[in-house]
Amino acid sequence: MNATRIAPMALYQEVAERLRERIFAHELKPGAWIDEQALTEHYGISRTPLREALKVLASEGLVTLKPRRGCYVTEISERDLDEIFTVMGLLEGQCARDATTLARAADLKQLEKIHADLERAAGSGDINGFFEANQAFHHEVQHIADNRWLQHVIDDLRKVIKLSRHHSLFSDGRLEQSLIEHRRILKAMLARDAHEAELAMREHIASGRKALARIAASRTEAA
Amino acid sequence: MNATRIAPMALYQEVAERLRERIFAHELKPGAWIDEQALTEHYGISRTPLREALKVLASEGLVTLKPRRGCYVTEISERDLDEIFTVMGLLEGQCARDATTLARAADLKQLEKIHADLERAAGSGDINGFFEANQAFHHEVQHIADNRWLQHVIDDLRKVIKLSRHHSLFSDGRLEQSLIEHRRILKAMLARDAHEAELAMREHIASGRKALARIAASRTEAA
DNA sequence: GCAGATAATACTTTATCCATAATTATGAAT
DNA sequence: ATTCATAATTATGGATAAAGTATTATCTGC
Repeated sequence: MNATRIAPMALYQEVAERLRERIFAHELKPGAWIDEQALTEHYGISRTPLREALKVLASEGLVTLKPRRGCYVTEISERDLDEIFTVMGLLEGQCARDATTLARAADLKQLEKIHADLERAAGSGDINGFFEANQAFHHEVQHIADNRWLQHVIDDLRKVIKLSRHHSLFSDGRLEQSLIEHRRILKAMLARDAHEAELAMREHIASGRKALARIAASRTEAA
Repeated sequence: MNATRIAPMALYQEVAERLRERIFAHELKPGAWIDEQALTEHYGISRTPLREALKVLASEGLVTLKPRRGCYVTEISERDLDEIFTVMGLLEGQCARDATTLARAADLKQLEKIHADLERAAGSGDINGFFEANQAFHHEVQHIADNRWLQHVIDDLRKVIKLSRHHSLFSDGRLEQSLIEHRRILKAMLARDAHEAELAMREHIASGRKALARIAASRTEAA
């Protein structure tokens, strides 16, 4: 099946990763029941590694294990998003602050390079490219901040956020808005203004929450 | 064996909880290899639920699963503690801020009551009582802040912190110091000064980190 | 006609078994 | 005597099977 078994990763981890992707792609929809037997047949594995994978996903908050009732993809409420984005603002803000203090010249160069990609993608209306560059930018900031636990928590929360639809996140005027916010963050970091960088990042995250809320609102309207 | 099966919790959860306690009690020491077979015999269960429990503990960061090498209790470094306490300061600080804004009269009453327990325990040198009241205070603040995800992340991190020795945390002058810090937090909350409450909580957490570092230093010295 | 109880079915949960991989120990050769 | 290679043992990881529990549907009684 997958011949690229370079790294001898445990099967349950493979399965967990596959399921994560299917959940993020909304192939497995929030609230949907996960049919263990069907999945074992689909992947050609037994139920043991599948169930171990589900345990892992459960403690990541991606699925909910109801005793004797089975496994369901977690449904994420608007309130959950409010709460998570509050935490994310704090954490990514701290990342921006620390990164501003710790960044070496080469780090800032790299950040400018990624930002240039962002500008380019925005200019040509390349939504996917913008999405990629955006992710790269945030990831680079976290890398510079050099706090593994901070990063770990951020990664965990981002997984949960992914449960809500993120596809059309950069539609409408959001792409331009996001670009402006990124410019502000980068500018603050280049100026070594840690406080301003933290503030800018916090507002950027809050802005992302608002954009998501708008999408949710338009979706409920449409339905 | 355990007749108190009031709640029909899954066996792997029972086992996970038992193991958590043994890890926190340092009965299973950091870095130690976990002998699956010995544990199955000890608990009188089969390996399947035990393995599922270990997967859960692994994604909580309490144990580390090395492929084909087995399972080891996670060793937590001083750097890890620095990083985690940084995040904890942020999160608990936010809790204090939100709680200050959201607290109703009854909530503040309850907080004062818990603080009175803290004062009493400190006065009589009751370390255990102080520990309990301290936990209750922080928990109550989190409860008032009413942000489930914030609480969830804090709980997760606190588990990892528990991997390091926390027993003698309130020895020496730390108990009095902690009491003073708690007074400052409570005072700020009663005065509805959210900013000051956040600041006080952050410094309280940072102070906790320093105390832990002192213990670690004295331990290395002694060894 | 409606409600309650019982039975059946389906799915979770646990246990046992087998295979594979890794590590350690022993023996032989240089 | 030391090092390398091979073999054996032990533990992990995956599969299959059996058992128990919960839910739903149907039938009977009121």
